[in-house]
Amino acid sequence: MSIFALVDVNNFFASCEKVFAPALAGRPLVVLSNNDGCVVARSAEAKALGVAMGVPWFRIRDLARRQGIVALSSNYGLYADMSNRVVEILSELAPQIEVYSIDEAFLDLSLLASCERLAHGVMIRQRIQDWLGLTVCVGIGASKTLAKLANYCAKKQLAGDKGVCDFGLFSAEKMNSLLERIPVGEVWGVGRKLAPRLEAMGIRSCRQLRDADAKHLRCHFSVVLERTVLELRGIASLELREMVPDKQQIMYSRSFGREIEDLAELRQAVAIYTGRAAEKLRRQYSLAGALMLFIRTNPHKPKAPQYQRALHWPLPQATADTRQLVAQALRALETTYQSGFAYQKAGVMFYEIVPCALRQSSLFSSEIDELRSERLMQTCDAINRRWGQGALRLAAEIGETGWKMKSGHLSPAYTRDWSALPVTKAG
DNA sequence: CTATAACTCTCAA
DNA sequence: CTAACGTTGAGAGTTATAG
Repeated sequence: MSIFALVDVNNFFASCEKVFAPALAGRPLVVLSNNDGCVVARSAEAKALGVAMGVPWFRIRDLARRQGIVALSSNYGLYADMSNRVVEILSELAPQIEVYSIDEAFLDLSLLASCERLAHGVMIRQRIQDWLGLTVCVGIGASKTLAKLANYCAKKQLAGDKGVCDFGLFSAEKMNSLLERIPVGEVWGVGRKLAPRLEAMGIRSCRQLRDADAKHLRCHFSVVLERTVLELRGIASLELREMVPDKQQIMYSRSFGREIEDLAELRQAVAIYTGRAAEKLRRQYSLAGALMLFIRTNPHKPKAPQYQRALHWPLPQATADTRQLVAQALRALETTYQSGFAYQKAGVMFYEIVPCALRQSSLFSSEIDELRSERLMQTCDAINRRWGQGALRLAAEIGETGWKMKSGHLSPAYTRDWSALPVTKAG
């Protein structure tokens, strides 16, 4: 039988910021989404003040000022570096690990005796605290869904101790009464649409979902929910996935810092976005066979004339060459663009993705050309890794970028730049 | 009518 | 002074379309 642990960093983005800014200790802190739009992370103090997840920043700005809430723009480079450090530590503490998201990982604890698991969880938590200054909670269960739920219990202090909760130690009665107290919407896979529908059927608690008729739910909902029910019963239906398969689609989209009406500016944005997406494509050694470009006005301004369109655009041949991809994306843009609208967002998605190794030579380009293109792109990527993103780029990407996303409260690159670290007096 | 493509919905972090 | 609201990806299920 498999045993899973879910390790999740508390208030991840906010906690990363606090590690490097001791002055923020004890203060309410929120981290904002791209473009400083919404709250995407809150410190414990900010949660205590009632700041909701996902609330638009402008709506709470005044309240924040009155309460002394600190707001920071998201610093994804910092969070990615800290995440990698967490993964490094966890990799030493389990034979198999699935990195589920930037702040969460599943671990395989099947090889531990049942009496050792809780202590192992405590050790994991202690080590990450000591080595990184981040606090994690650990949930342990016989399926990924149960491990998730145990983690929730640890975090909410509904069960377990010191941030670690092992369902394997609980009697059937204790599990029953615990699951009865947890709303069905807290179950992994039950979101804001499913929860009300389940409640309408009388399924309000985790226990009721666990004990419901799985086949019946499959008919009314989906095979996914049926699996969830099995998982809640401790029948592992989802495996640990160590190897992450290549992405089947690669997307880069951003809201602009201000609205754009001008085609020239839109062209520049699309060129840059396509370049970023192409870097991701090459990072997994793939080629794209088609792209999708979308542009749209601001739906939050219903009085303004609205326009949004997504255009699917097959490529003449699968490629990862930024020059070709940008050229095609710009052609798609010309087709999509309508003047007279204030555009708020654009995005580029690559799909029909295949590994480089499967490259099909086309009638119109020789193998030599393709190898040249590949070498050139690799060189560009290497230069940009060494000298920073954008050191080398296409002419189409250059120009005034007054439209770039807002990031007005960005913290320093603590993990990349020695001089960014706070100085403490020696002695 | 079937197989596939295209699109929609849901979820998650 | 005003207006101001994220991104990326997967998978299942449904509908449209081609042959």
